[in-house]
Amino acid sequence: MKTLEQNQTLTRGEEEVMQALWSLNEATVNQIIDTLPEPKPKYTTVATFIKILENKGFVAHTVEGRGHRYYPTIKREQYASDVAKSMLNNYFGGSLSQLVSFFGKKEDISVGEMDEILEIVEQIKNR
Amino acid sequence: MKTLEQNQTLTRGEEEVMQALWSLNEATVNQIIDTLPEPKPKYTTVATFIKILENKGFVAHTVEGRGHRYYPTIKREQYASDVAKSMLNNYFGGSLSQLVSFFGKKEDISVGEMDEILEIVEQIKNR
DNA sequence: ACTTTACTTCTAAAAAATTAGTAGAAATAT
DNA sequence: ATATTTCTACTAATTTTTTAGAAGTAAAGT
Repeated sequence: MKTLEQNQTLTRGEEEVMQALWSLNEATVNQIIDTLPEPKPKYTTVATFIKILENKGFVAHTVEGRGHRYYPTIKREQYASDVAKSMLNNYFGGSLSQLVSFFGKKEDISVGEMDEILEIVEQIKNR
Repeated sequence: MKTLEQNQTLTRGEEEVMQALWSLNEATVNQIIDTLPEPKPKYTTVATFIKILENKGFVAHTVEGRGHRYYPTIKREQYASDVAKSMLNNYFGGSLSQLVSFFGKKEDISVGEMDEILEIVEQIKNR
């Protein structure tokens, strides 16, 4: 029996407000709107997305004075992991090294960044 | 003045048939359907997606006997680059090293893979 | 106390994406 | 030569996603 299933994938719109909420940690609808780029969506539009996200189990809220304060119930990293994996699978044969190689070849990666990667990988290796 | 604009983003369905076409290099509609997982879409459904992709400038065709042979006009790598970048921006502060670090921490990365990354980065560094 | 304001919820319209039927054309078979 | 098959193009229905108005409610202001 399934409890608390929550393996949903977000639509573009849903993801956009989710991103805002992840950035803010917690926020009211208006605070979310403030962070969204022009053209700003209407209040009720964002409220609808929040509602959908609550139904999908990505968001919850506390009651705060006259309104609600919303917060993510799933960590950005958790969702990021899924997104990154599917991207890797679809475009880089599921291989992280292939992605690194790809960006390396395109010179889309700075020397500083490469040094960081070296350091990180070394660190992980002798752990 | 804009010529040949082609900076579109694909919907889920469009991307799925595009992936098939990238894998096949070139194909008829039926060959695409063959590679798609169950439940197979109807012939006309795939044909519609192909048409949309042609309009968006992602696909073209040659006439081959009774039918058409379709092929991508944009390289998978080219699109992959956009997808990967936006993913990096949205979830990893635009930083490849952050992504590597993330997967490293989760032990979602094998020692072999890490060695590969090391090698690749070294190679790129003294180039 | 009552009016105004600020918010959520409910409802639904509009737009976008997906799915597929039908018609027509061209190749193939009889 | 005609019938059958096989394919594309056109059209449209359905479903999903996005957008937002309207109603209802509780707090805040007067």
